[in-house]
Amino acid sequence: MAKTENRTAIEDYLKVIFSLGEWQDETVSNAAVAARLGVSTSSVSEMARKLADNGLVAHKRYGGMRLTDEGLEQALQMVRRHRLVETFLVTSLGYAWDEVHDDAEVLEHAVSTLMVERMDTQLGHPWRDPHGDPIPTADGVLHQPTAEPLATTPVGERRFVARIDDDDPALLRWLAETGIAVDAEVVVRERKPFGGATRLDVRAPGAAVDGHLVAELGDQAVAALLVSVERASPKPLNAKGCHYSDCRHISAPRVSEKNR
Amino acid sequence: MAKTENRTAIEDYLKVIFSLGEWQDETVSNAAVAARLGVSTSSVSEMARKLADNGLVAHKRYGGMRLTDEGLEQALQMVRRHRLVETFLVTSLGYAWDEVHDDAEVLEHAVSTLMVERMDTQLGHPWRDPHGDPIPTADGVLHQPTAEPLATTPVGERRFVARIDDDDPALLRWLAETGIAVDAEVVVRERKPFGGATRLDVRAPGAAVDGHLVAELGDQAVAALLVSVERASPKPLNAKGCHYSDCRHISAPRVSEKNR
DNA sequence: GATAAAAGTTGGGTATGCCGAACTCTGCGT
DNA sequence: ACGCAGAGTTCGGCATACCCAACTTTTATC
Repeated sequence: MAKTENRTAIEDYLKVIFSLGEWQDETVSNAAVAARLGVSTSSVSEMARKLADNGLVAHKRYGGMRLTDEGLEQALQMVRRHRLVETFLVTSLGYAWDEVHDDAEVLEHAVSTLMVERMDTQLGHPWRDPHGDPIPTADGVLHQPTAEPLATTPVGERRFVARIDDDDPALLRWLAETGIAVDAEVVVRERKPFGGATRLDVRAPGAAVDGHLVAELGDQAVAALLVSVERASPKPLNAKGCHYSDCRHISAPRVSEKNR
Repeated sequence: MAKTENRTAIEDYLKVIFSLGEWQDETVSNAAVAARLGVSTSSVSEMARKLADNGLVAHKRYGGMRLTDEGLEQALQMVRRHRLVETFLVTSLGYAWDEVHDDAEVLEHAVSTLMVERMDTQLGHPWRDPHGDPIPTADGVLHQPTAEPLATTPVGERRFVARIDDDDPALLRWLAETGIAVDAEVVVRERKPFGGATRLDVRAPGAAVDGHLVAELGDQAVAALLVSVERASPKPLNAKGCHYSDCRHISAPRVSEKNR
């Protein structure tokens, strides 16, 4: 025997390396991975060796590590699992959007490929999760729309909320109260200096043209929002399946994979 | 730290001890647990000590072990999780009944209490899973209908399929092909001696009065079937919520529980 | 270019959960 | 009532995945 739950740890490392590595290219530091996972750097060193042995990362001593094609492919599958699970919990099981993250974090390691594909089918192949994060396709292609932080959006310009960081449930509840959701239209009206509040007009996705609210957001809330000049298209814009015209594609060069 | 995934192992032991102990009372042997879990008896000894330390089983050296009230309560919760997950996979995600067991085995350790209750609600509080096994209620009460093995049913008497062992997916597919399902009406017509085939009339749950098929089942298939004289009532028969008039109730004496 | 701070690695140690081998207890059969 | 087979336990080991503390390498600064 001797095959305990080793998968969970590896999967968590892959996810973190993927997200820290600017989605694929960059070398990520040991320390960054340790901080994100809440483990010590010595644990990361050990795991780096193990991942390298398994061909999932390239790792040179005292340098950082970078996902290999195989590691990237598996990381994209994990992202797909996580985001599909979140979408499923909200759409099919009536979770509020601030309740899904922790459950998804556990379930992503437990759902089979069959279940992932059944959820995907039942949800009608969603392209993004409840927080606006794009869902990689079954063959591992991620459409990454270009979006800017709300923090740097010029005053007076119209933007659409593209993605909302889902780490803090309390923040999500607060944002929901202020009317901010994915696809909401926002215009920054005023920025108070030195970390002061940001005042903005908010119009909910389906609201009337003149139906806007005024919200005052603190630093933490502003930092959680990514916005786009363009409104997300409900239908794909091109053959590649993008919902924004300005969009990167990330995918692992076909690795004939059979494991998992 | 030191908080790895210890829950899974404990939960698996509790489930096995529960099912081996004739649903609660009997002391189960170390060897039986080892055989069922596919581990060595030394592993069971160690775990028995740990479970006893945690107050989940009563264990006397060189004697077997028996679930405590707390252990029984947790075991019933695991049974609930497993069977609700199976029901959910079939009803809401389109699994075939032979596909659910393995996925449920993993998911039962990963679903949160919130998710269990959401599934339960969405399914309309089902009282049994796709294989006919009763689902304990949220407060840990299991209605265990009396059922007899098909192997000992007298020739010529009418019975209703109450439960079907779900361990072997191939067997389940075969049974489905022969028209056998939960609530199917069966009459044993002939038993060939020395482990020969059993021939029986089968009428599917919704079929016309004269719409019966003839099936020939081998030993293994016959052993997987539990039947009841009485047809399961679609609605509860009494205040206790039983769907059969002859039914045992199993529950842990209220233990004010907060963990998990 | 020396050197100290930062970043990464190694080594020794912990906890879980499993194993086989050796030892110990129980109880059955004579 | 004895003794032995079988069931149960203990012990030393293995693998994973962590930790801290000590050591090595890189880097950034003077």
